[in-house]
Order: sequence, then structure tokens, then C-alpha cells
Amino acid sequence: MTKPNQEREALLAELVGASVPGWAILVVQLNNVVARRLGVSDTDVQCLHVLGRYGPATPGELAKRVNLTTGSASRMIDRLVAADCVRRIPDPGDRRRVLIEPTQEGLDRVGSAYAGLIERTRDDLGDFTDEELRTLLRFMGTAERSTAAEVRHLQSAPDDRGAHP
Amino acid sequence: MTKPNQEREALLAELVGASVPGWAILVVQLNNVVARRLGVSDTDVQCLHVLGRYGPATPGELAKRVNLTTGSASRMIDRLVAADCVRRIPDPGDRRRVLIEPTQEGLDRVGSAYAGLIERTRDDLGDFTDEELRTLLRFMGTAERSTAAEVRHLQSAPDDRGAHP
DNA sequence: CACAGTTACTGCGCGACGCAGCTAATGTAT
DNA sequence: ATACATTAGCTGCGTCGCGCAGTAACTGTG
Repeated sequence: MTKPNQEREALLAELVGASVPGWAILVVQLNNVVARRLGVSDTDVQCLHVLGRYGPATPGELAKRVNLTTGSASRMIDRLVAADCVRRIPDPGDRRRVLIEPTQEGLDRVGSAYAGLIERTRDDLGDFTDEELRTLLRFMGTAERSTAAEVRHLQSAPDDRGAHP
Repeated sequence: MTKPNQEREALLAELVGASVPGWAILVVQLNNVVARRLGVSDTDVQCLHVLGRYGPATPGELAKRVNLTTGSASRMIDRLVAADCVRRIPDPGDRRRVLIEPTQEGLDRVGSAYAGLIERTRDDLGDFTDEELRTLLRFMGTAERSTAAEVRHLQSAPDDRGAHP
């Protein structure tokens, strides 16, 4: 007899143990390749992604999202400004703050770098029904929330270094 | 009248334009947090992921998968050996080659670092039917292949630097 | 048996990051 | 109003990871 829970467990194991990690590895690798193509560092493309996803932000907010100190974020912004990818805009309401905004040049550069993948992905999604697309969207939403929660949890948790005799 | 293709286009746009990039950003951020927790660099955790996913490999193969030169890969392996995460095993058949194998210590360290996320993800997947899980698995498979193909394509393509007057 | 090709490893310089300290601007209390 | 604490962003300095070039050991081939 084959228990129904057995196949489900196999599906779960395949998903969390192979498919998702395998994709995550490739995402990191792709970001690295794109960074080289654009002539900037990995951190810089991560910053551009953050700007593209969440809109303009202050250096402090960017520092949090890319796990950098505000000092290093300053240097990163310097590089991106020098590469014509972002712009510094003073905040009229709070003259300490500065808003970082992607330039059209920057948007085009990252856009063209990922155009191939987007093309392929849209192509792949052609094999899925609307119902299946909604399922994918639902999963991506939960995954995004869970990953964000885990990031926050690990950031606030103490370091484990030195806990292995 | 509402055209049926209109909603589908919205689903596709949401997926490739927001959900997937949003998750990718968080994956990178999580890797960075985990790296700090383990006291190693981002590249080092990427290497550990590669070893966990594809099994033991030579320094040259690892260098390709993490986008490093063989020289930098040597140093990376030195760090991981010093951190008790991997082991160098000489290849008896070809005495030039060396096999890199994760230690139990290393497997436990990365495993515990990601245990929380795996827990959350398995929990999330509880809301999906077996059929939906198969859909997710199918998509992850295509995404993995497409991303890998795009990585190969960009790696073999010429640089775009200097193409913006 | 010589010679090209492969694999992994080492000096050196460059660049990205963290840390600490700094200035300017804002908020708050007396 | 004035003094103090807080927040925001920006700079020297040391550290460390990386690419480049060159080296040594080993393998396959003519």
C-alpha cells in the first residue's frame, strides 16, 4: 500500500531541499554576472534592485536593505552616481536627508541586463493556466513574507560564532 | 467589456515584475545575514550551497559555479577549511586534482542557519494541495533551467561597458 | 621522451567594507 | 530662547576578499 502522505512528503522535500536552493544559487550567480557586465559590484546591483522594487529611498534605508553601514552605503552611492545609475536629491522637508533615485540610464542598464531572463520566464509561464499562475503568485507572496521574517529574526538574534567546541 | 487576456497580463506582470524580483532581493539579503552569522563571506556560503546541492567538487568546478578565478577559489577553500566547513581530499586517479567535500560541522552549521526558513516554508506549503505543489515544482524547474541558460548566455556575451556615450 | 595542456596554488595591487569620528540639521527639555 | 541629545549622511584608516600574473606538479599526446 502506498500512503498518500508519502508522495506529498516527497514533493515537499524536493521543493525545499533541491528546487528552491538550486534556484537561489543561480539567482546569486546571475546577479554576479550582471554586476560584472554593468561594471559595478554585487552590492551595487542589489541596491539597484531595491530601488527598482521599492522606489527611491534614503541612504540609511538602502543601507538596511543591502546590509551595509551608512558609511559604506555612502561609498556605494558614490559609485552608482559615478556610473550614472542613480541621483542624489536633497529632501526639502529635512535638510539632513537625501533621496536616492535611479536615473533613466540606470533603469535601462539593469532592464536590458535582465531582459533575456524576463523573456525566457514569460515564455516559460506560457505553459501555465491562469489558475496555476495565481497559485505561483500566492506562493511567491508567502515566500517573500517568510524570507523577510527570517531575515529580521536572524538579524536580531545573537551570533553563533564560538558556539562549536 | 473585460478581455480575458487582460487579467493574465496583469498576473504575468506581477510575477516577473514584483514577486520574483522581491523574493530574489530577500534571498541575497538572507545569504548575507547567514554569512555574517557563520563568520564567513558571502562567497563562502554560496560555495557551501553549491556543495550541498551538487555534491563534492574540485576547486576549478567550484570556481566556475561561484564566478571566481581558480586562485581566489583556492583562498576561499582555505577560509572554509580554517572554519572547519570543508575538507580537501586528494584525487587518487589524478594527482593534480583535489576534491572539496563539506564536513559534518559545515553541513550542520548551514543547516541550522536555514532551519528557520525551511520550517516557515514547509508551514507555508501546508496551504497548498498536492496538485498545486506539483505546479510549483514544475515552475521552479523551468525557472532553474532558464536562469542557468541566461547565466551561460551572459557569461559568453561581450561586455557592454563603454556602450553608453 | 619531449611538449603542450590542465590543475591547483602563491605574490601583488586594487577595491569594497566596517569602524570610528565628524559636521549639519532636527527634536526636546528646561 | 538656549542647551542638550538624537538622527542623518559623509570621510580617514585598517582589514580583507578578489583578479591578474606567474609557478609547480601532474597528465596526455605526438
